[in-house]
Amino acid sequence: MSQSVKLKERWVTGASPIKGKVEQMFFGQYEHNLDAKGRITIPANFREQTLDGVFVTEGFDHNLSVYSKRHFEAIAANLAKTSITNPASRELRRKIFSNSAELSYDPAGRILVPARLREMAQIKGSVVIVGIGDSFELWAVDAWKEQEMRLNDPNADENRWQAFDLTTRGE
Amino acid sequence: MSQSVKLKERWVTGASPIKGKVEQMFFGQYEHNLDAKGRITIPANFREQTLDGVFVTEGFDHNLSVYSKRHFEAIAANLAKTSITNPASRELRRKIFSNSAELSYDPAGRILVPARLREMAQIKGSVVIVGIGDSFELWAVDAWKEQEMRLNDPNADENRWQAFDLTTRGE
DNA sequence: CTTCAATTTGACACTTTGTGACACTTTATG
DNA sequence: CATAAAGTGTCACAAAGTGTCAAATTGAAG
Repeated sequence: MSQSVKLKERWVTGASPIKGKVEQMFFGQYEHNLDAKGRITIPANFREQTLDGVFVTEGFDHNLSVYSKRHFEAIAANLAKTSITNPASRELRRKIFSNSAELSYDPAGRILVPARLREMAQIKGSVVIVGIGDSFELWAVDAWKEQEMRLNDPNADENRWQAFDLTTRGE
Repeated sequence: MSQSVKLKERWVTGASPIKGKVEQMFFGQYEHNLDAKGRITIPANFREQTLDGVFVTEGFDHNLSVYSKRHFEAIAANLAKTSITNPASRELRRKIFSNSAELSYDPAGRILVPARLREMAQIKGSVVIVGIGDSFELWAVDAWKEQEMRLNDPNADENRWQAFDLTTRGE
């Protein structure tokens, strides 16, 4: 691996907390193009919150989920504590780790998502990068359009979200 | 350009912990071909984390498990703690130690898994190398496909993994 | 609106990796 | 011993991955 120290200063040295912004919050959506080798430029403001790279895993809805290291390491540490003599533990490890990748940014702010994962999510040509709070997602353009339509469907059950308590005061 | 050492020097000199990446974590899956002599090229990023070679043992699910020295020693230590008056302990010891091998990489990054172990796991022609966090596994292509189907089976018991708490907050 | 800086993009050069082939060495066998 | 089988090292090629740079685009500020 190349020794990323002399690079473009800002994203390398800027290890400090983001001034005046909430820490690790991802908002908005961006459509970006893949280059000839399949690399994806991550939006600069997402990058600033994940300077030391990210974990990409298979998502639950035919997409890819992207987590900061801190987030994913906690999961991995918990898994590592379980015993390999337990069959369910072995299967869970396989499910989670075999479909993830640890990625870092190149000097131009791009990541190369493994071909297998891109194919899984049918991502090619361009990709939609969607902030969902503490992580973000990568979607094939078509799949995202479909998802958006579902979110905005006026005929859908009005009450589908009622179970979630989203009061604005903390507890 | 001090970093781009050639493969030869890398495995000879031992070298430093992988910078900027989580230590000893194996992710993703790769299908590789065996050569005429049965040697398997291990993915470069796996190799970098096991420069001083690996232990291969019979897995629990008709596959082969591959551990770094450090990890294998930890397993051995745990086993040593169990009482030899316990028949299951004795059998587990036999299962693990009688079917393992300590292997090192050749200058091209390949290992030669003993024929007996390859046959045990029905590995021939090509092999799937599966990262499962702190170790990785070798699977016959067919066996892995079957395992993957089981992992993704929506009809399987939903609760099979519920025992594992993977919350992301530390304790 | 215009200007300026930051960001994304595409193109290209370069490096690394996996593979297959082949030659050579070591080990086992009669 | 001769011979076969198993194991090991080396090379060259194609494919995959990575770094760099300049043009194009975007977005913010005046």
